[in-house]
Amino acid sequence: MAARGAAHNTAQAHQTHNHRECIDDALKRAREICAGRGAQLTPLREKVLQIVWRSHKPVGAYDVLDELARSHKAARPPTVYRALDFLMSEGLIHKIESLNAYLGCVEAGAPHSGQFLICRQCGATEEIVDAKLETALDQAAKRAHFAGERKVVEISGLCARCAA
Amino acid sequence: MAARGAAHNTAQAHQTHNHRECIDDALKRAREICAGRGAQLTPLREKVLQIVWRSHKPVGAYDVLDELARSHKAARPPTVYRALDFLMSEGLIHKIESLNAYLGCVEAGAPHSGQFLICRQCGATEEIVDAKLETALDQAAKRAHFAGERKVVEISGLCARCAA
DNA sequence: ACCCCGCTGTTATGATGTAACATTGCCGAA
DNA sequence: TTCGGCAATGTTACATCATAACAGCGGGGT
Repeated sequence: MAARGAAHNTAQAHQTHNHRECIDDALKRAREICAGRGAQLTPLREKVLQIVWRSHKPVGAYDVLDELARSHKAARPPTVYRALDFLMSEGLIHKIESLNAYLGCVEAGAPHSGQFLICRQCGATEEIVDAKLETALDQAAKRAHFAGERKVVEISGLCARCAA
Repeated sequence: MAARGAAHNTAQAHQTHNHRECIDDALKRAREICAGRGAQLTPLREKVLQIVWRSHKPVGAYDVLDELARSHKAARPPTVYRALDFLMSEGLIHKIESLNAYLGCVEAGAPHSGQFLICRQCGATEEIVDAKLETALDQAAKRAHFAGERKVVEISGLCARCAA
């Protein structure tokens, strides 16, 4: 994995960290990943990725559109959805199904479905990578003789800060 | 739990079982549950529940609407969404977030979030109740100091029949 | 008789997502 | 150099999913 700052890219840190660095890290990593694959991270796609990364909260496609339109007047829904589809296919963002919204991926590059903790109070959403949970999902599917492919795991509740 | 036929109410069985009995069981159980709670399972709501139970595939709200309108010309979107909201609040159906569709609950009465195996080929969706997976979800949230409430678990892939 | 309240009716609109075809710009082959 | 192909983007229109807001109706209690 490319070098990156230690505490960045985690939702827990979102109150305290330097978020500009956090975004910059994500964009830099995205460029590296795409360059290594020959995938075209165009200015438009990179701009959409940057908008998604503006916070650690899932962002709706039309919110992305509104923001994008400030600098790109031609933006229309297909513009945004195409960019989001590209970013998802490259594993740079995830869709949060229970919110119909999109979130930057903290493990970009490695294909995975993602596991999310969504605070219903502040909206901050943390992507976790929990090997035991992953195993439990695989085992559960296996017990049911089901060939699992994509896994949606979204736990909503209260983050530590909001619960306090 | 009320007495009910052994192989009913499972998606695996959906190719072979007597689905009329399956629906009847679900409706009977729903009536019992609502009666026991003083919840009003009106004819309209029961009809919607019956429509959702017509198959073991998640059904969209507008598909419910189309079907409902055959016997109930006044049906409009709010009619359906209100009934679906009621049925969800009573734990009689689940929403499948990744499909924006609704499915009869096989463990009606006990409040739970549900874990689903969704076949991308045939659409059949099985609700599983996997204690180990449940534990793994709780543990994962706990490790992240997150107070989990609602859990969305939807694994899509191929059911045993379609994989063969 | 009257009110309250839950359920349903009704109209309109908001929010999310996609189909289909046009245009642009680059790059390689002839 | 010109042309043809192809990926990305532009553009118009529409499909799909969901809810706001207010009206009407009917049963149960006082």
